Amino acid sequence: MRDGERLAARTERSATVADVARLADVSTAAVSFYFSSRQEHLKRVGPEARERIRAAVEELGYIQNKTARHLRRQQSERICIVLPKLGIPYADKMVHDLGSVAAQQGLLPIVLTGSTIGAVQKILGEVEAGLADGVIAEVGFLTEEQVEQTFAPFNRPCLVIHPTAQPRSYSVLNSGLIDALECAFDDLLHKGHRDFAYIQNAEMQHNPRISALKARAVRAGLSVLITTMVGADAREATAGCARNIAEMAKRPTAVLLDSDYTAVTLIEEFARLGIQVPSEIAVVGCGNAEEGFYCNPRLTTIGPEWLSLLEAGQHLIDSLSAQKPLEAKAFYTPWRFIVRESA
DNA sequence: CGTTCGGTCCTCGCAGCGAT
DNA sequence: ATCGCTGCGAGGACCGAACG
Repeated sequence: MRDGERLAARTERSATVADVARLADVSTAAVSFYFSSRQEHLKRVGPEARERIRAAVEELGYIQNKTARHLRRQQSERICIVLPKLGIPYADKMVHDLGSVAAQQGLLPIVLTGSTIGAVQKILGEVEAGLADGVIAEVGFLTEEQVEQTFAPFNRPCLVIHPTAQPRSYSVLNSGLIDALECAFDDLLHKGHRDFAYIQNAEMQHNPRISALKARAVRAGLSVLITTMVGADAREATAGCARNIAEMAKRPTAVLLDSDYTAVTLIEEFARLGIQVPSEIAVVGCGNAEEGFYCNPRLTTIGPEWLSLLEAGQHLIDSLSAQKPLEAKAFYTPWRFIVRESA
């Protein structure tokens, strides 16, 4: 490129730190320190230099080039949150709360969905290629073996949210969902229920909750009817499940679900079909229901101690911002069993 | 193989100030 | 006058990819 062309190209491009430094009559390092979030850097710029830099930035309309910053720092300053699906309260709350924790440390959360092992592996590949510095992945649909196969070779700080997986090079957050479901099952059994149904999303290839429930039922000499939700519109699919259950000759007296959101839809559809909850059928939804999240008095719901998620997320984010290797830990989310009304 | 892009950060050196 | 400390800025290496 000849000098004239280079000059022309430079006049078209946006201002750089060198332009700001020239105009403010300071070094590029001073401008860099001025924009640094670290106090030990910031304090190296005197008040007069700061004012000149501020004025130069304003005059040139300078905006930091994040690509160059990430290139030099070898950090993207992004954290990737991987969820099976979006648009459900559990996912939305997780994104909101983890996003807040990340933002406090100057990390930008990016959210991607992956509900198959292939999709998750593709995302991890993108992260290793520089998409993000670390990952928080909700992968309850994978087996323990698949979790290890997928995340053990992954060389970035990672938190895996899974009911039973063990920490390896990555941290894990074991949700107490299975324990809570067993607790709910035992409670319903104690109240005299003998015919159970469990509603699961048909998209799930592997659901350890079903194995746990079946084992519990076998021990009690019972069986659990599994009904599946099919279709992109979960609300309509749940309503379809309610209609199927309503039409059964020998209807279950208790229905267990993973999601409190789905449970509310199920209860509404039962009401439309003239089936009373909980006098005719008990509905137990497991989700992130806080007290009053869904104030439906007919719903017996189980909710997690959300703080465990935030603690696990904070642990990962702290290691990212300190640029230290992750000290892999195991976290546990105990799920509360909140009985709003005796079923 | 060398250069370029833009921002970061380490090293080095200078200026200023107080103590001796 | 000299020494030592502190604050501060300049210089340059460095990062990965593209391109000549």
